[in-house]
Amino acid sequence: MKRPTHRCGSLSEDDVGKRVVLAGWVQTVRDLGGVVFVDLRDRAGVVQVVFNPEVAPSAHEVSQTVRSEYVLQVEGVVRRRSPETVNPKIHTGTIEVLAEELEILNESKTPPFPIEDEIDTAENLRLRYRYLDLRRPRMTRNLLTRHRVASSIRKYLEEEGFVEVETPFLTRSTPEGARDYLVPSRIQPGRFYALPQSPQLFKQLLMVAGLDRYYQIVKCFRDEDLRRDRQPEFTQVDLEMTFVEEADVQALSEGMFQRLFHEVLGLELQVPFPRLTYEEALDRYGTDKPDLRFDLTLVDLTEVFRETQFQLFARAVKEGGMVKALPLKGEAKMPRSELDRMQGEENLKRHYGIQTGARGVAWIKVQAEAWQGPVARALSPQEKEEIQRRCGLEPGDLVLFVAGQKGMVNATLDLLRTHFGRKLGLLEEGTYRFVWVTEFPLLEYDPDEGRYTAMHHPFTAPRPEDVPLLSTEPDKVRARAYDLVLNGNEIGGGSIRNHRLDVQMKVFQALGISLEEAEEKFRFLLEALQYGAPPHGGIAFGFDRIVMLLAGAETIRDVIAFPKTQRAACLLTEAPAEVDPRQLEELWIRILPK
RNA sequence: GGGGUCGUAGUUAAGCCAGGUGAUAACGCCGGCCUGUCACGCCGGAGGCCGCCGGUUCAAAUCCGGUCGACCCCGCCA
Repeated sequence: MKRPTHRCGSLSEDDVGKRVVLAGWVQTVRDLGGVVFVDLRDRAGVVQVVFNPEVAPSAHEVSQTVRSEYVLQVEGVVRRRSPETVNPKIHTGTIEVLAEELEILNESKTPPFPIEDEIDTAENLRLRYRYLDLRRPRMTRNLLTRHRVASSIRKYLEEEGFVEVETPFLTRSTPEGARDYLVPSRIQPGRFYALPQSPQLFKQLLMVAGLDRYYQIVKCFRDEDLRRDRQPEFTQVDLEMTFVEEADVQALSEGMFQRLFHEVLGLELQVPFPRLTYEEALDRYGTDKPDLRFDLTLVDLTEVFRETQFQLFARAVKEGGMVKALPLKGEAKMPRSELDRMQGEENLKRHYGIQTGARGVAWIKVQAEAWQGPVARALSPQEKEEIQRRCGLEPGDLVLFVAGQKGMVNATLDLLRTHFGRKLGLLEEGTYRFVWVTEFPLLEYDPDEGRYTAMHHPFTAPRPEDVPLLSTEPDKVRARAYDLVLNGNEIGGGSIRNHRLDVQMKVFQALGISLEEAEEKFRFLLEALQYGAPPHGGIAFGFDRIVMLLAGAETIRDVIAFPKTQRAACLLTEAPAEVDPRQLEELWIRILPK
């Protein structure tokens, strides 16, 4: 076998006249009886190879036996195509390689699906033959994009003085957070390691160690249910810095994305990114990860309806809930049939995928002469005036209302806002809208557990002025936490951490973690905080999600070489699999019957 | 744990609601012809336990029950 001198897809008119050796896979064969054309593909693209019986009889003869996905080595001369045979559809369409020698390096079975971008093949088949799926140019490109993103981030962080430090995968399970993946210890029967959900505590310890600026592009593991943008093992860009406050981490992050977008997409990002507090985000968008590519905003009308005669709204307000509206400019033309599809839980689920507990969506059509819709009749003139003012309504507008408990109202309107943002074509493709969401609550009440849990994680620092509230009104305490949201996707989150033992202990106390429990689970951290722990903070980015957005992929799976299915299985290797009973015995594990 | 969509040649789909004739098409595959194609073309051909198990029926791809698998969503994901 000779070494290839060029990549097929990288040849250009600059190479005309050169003698080249290529190796690649057969994309297509066009056997015209005399002359045979083979499109040869490698990771860079395809080039047309010509086998002419008058030029190279033996190569031509072999070329007639070639099939899809055979692996070939071709030696020949690059030449310019005559004008009428140029193919503008491929990058190398102005040239071709006139073959002189051909060797079949390997044959191939007929692939189960075509190796090309526009296929309509079931994903499970693609996953089972992932190595073939990854030969498709789009998938190859996704992996190359992933590599470039990682490379760009590494360069940036290194230039900013960050040190890459590896942290253990075999570590201990800590309470709070996601379900752990456990690894049994053979040497210590009955004990288990946990795979890290993130290197959180280790990076904090590295700050205590004085490393000052740490980063890692690292796998994390969470045993939770999968989604389009969630995998049980995923990659984080994890970083931590000492002697910083929120703004420092944010500015560093903005610089990272500026560079990334410049290098990978050729786009210049405007910084600083806009900021929204958690409260503003929920108020205006109904979610803490708003998609700012369209500027539909929600309007809180709870106060307008405090004394209303309209019973549905009145009851919601009286029961401590809220009434919020989503005004839609110029949508009074929306057909009644569509509005009817928003009535009843069953309809909302079926037509909008809304399963928030909302029973229906009230609506008003604003017309020049009168307001239309069942709700309109029940409203007083003052109420109408107030709604018009707050929503900025003009004739031709449509207003959707949801009333009830706060969480349900926001969740429902978030989904409706996103639905109509897309459906009404308000979404500019190819735009990237970043936003920082700040001032998250430190804690949230978990009715199932009957206690407060950390919204971000238990090591997040409260805002200093809120510390006294920890023991009195825990849900009013704001955290020094921040999320980075891009086009409605949470792509990163971080915080300033507790570097002082007394504050950390107060947070544990608010979380209902006893002194004994804290000692047992976090002894190493609590000790470290007593040996000169510097103020520090950081952030972790969802690397796969970032690549997904940059690559324009529909799912995180399309930017991961070997992803898992929704049931957390690898269809290629058939993991998870049963193991030999002797392996279990060594690990002191017995499987319970179902 | 829950809601939804889907499963028929290698692939993608039609047929299923209203059970009954050799289960249909396109692409792919195989063979033949063809010296400038690039969605090559033309001629011919092969290919199916209709996901699996069970039930109803004279008769099941079609109706019913279960099961397995893929995807989307809710819960969950600090």
